[in-house]
Amino acid sequence: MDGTGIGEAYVEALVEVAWEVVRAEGLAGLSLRDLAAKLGMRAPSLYSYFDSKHAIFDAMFAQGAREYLESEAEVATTGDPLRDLQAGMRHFVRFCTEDPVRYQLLFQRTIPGFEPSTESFAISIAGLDALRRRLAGIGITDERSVDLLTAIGAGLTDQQISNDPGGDRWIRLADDAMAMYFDHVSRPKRKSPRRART
Amino acid sequence: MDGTGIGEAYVEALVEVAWEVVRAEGLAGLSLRDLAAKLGMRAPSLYSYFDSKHAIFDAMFAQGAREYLESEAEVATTGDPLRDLQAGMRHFVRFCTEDPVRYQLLFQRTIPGFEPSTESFAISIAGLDALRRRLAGIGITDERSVDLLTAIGAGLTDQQISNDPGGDRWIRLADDAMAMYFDHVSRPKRKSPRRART
DNA sequence: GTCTATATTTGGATAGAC
DNA sequence: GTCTATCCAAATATAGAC
Repeated sequence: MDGTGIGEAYVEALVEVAWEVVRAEGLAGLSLRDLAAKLGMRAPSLYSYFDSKHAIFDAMFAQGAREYLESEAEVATTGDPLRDLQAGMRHFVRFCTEDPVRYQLLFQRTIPGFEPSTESFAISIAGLDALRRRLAGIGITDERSVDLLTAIGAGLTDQQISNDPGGDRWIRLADDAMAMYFDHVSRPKRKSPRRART
Repeated sequence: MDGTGIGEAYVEALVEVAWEVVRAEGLAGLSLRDLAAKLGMRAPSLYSYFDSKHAIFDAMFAQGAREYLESEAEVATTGDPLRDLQAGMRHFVRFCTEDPVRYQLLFQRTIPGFEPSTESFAISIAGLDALRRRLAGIGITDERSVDLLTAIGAGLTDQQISNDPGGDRWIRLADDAMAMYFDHVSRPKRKSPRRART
């Protein structure tokens, strides 16, 4: 709906300004008054573009998810599994830590009543699928291994943001962590509990 | 200050009720009106016990940090490094995931203007020190290895809370993750860049 | 589409009586 | 210590003129 060409361009600029506000004030600190002021208008005028504040968050979510999807496509693959894992992890952690608010909106549940619309959520799902496809290319397909990898990514990101914001204390560990991980997943599994045939 | 014996007991009960509220409404959802209502009183009466809303958060922080400190002391050590690592990680992830709001208050920065007082913060520092001491007992002392371990802990916790709340999809990976980690840190470091003598 | 004006809600905090 | 009454501020959202 509301598919007027000019309107869309303006909406995009508006969302960009919204990001500026939340980067300065925090996600929860976004107020329609502030946002409108930065746009040189009054709060009620925003309702010409969005039905509610949550609709703005939803547009931001969609934009962030699109950014992730695009950046994910840019990760080069060399064919060397370990190097590709390392590059992928460096990319992920850098993407998340370079904009902590975006990370918060995309990957954590921190805004009280907000949930992305199905359309916006679909974009983020596509991003996860892209990751999964890249891993499959490396030979990693089982759920546990994928889950372990996402945990490492989330952990490095989280510690970096929480305990060394703006620095690189945990980002530096990405290559090492992937070396550890790769050793683990490529090692023939020993000692695993006898698998019952299901 | 305010060291009246009876008052302290009541304050403790009050903080307990505050936890109930935030577990139901979220950290940001704590309102003095709600809290007072659950205590059978009116909002202004709370000011007899706390100077501000942040003071309540601070008391909650201190209580949570004390809980962590106590639970950390309960982790049994067998002398087997790997088993001890696994038990420690299981304990940490369970402690964090069993009460996500507590995790949020203690380990993440999510409340706008709140920062723990120096007294409360000291308690959480003591908890971190206890962890560090336990790791040293296993033979892990270098910063990078400790950082990697905390990242794994944070990552398992985060994914568990965000993507499988109430379940155990990532908790189940704790033992495996520690096996991976232990292999890594106990392996003689190869290929590490030539260390310059400092 | 934008404005002014306003409704509505909510929540932290204070004053002062009892 | 607890209450009522109130202040103050902030924020979303709506109504209706222009």
